[in-house]
Amino acid sequence: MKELDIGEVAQQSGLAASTLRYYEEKGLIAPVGRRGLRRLFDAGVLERLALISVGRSAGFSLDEIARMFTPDGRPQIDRQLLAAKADELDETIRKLSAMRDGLRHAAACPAPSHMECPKFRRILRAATSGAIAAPGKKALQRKGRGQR
Amino acid sequence: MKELDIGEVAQQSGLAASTLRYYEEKGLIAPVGRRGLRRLFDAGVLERLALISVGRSAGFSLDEIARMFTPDGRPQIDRQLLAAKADELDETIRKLSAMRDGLRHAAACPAPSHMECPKFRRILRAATSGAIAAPGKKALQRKGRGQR
DNA sequence: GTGCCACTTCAAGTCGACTTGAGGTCAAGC
DNA sequence: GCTTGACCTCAAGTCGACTTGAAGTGGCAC
Repeated sequence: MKELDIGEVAQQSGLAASTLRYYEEKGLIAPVGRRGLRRLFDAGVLERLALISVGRSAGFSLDEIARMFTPDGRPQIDRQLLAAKADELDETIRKLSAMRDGLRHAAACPAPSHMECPKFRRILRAATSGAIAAPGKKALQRKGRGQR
Repeated sequence: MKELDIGEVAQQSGLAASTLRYYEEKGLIAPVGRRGLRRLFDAGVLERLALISVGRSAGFSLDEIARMFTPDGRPQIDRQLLAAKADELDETIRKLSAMRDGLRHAAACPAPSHMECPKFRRILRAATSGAIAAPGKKALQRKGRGQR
């Protein structure tokens, strides 16, 4: 497979080279080797970056993503963790869908205050069944920090 | 409607009182008044916090949320902004669904490396059609900062 | 063979979102 | 009347995720 210089990876992924080095430091990606000082990446790193990107927009921290997928590209042994993350995503998706519906409705509905519109309130309730606290990822972090 | 002390809001929302003060400072919420020094919140603030929470887990920054919904609870005049955010959410939801499918598959499929499993790769492609860069919210921020 | 420039390392800075701490206020219960 | 405890303000600290800057290195075009 073709070997890419960090600059090429940066260009093709749209990420800054510094970000790629940072990801390497965090154990999220790894160069296949070096040419002199310069890192050489396998083209497969682009898929991996895509995976990381989706994980990030799913609200997972870099550390969580690192835990889900080992640096060589194969997913973690811990199938339960993976399944748990999938469930987390289901919940996130449900809320996001409700939020999207709420936004679309808000963009269309002429009511002066949406908090008074029964339809909007119903959507909002759907979006927030369960706790209010917990901006997704933050929930876990907060718990973790709360312990210390 | 019942008026709540910051402690009650904190308890019922699960957010720290300091967070509520911070949100007020950012213009996301507003007390209906004060009893002495103490803030008094309308019970409706709980719904608003729910809305903020969902917005956060949708990957919107506090500033973006503030722009979407004015402090008195009515959504912004800018229907186009709202619709655009809804579209953003559609895209995010699509990716997240693919990621979830990928995770579930990874948890079930016995293949040694998922990057070699055609099903996983297909799912991943679905998750990442489009740019890699752009951990959701970050995409916009980066663009903004890149200009400076 | 030399100059350029994309790379390298490492430390420090930045940004958003909060949290923490110091020092102060005040209503209620003893 | 004095303590207690939940609130207040304001400044500073923290954390994750990067970015920036200084100083150095080395592959390649000329």
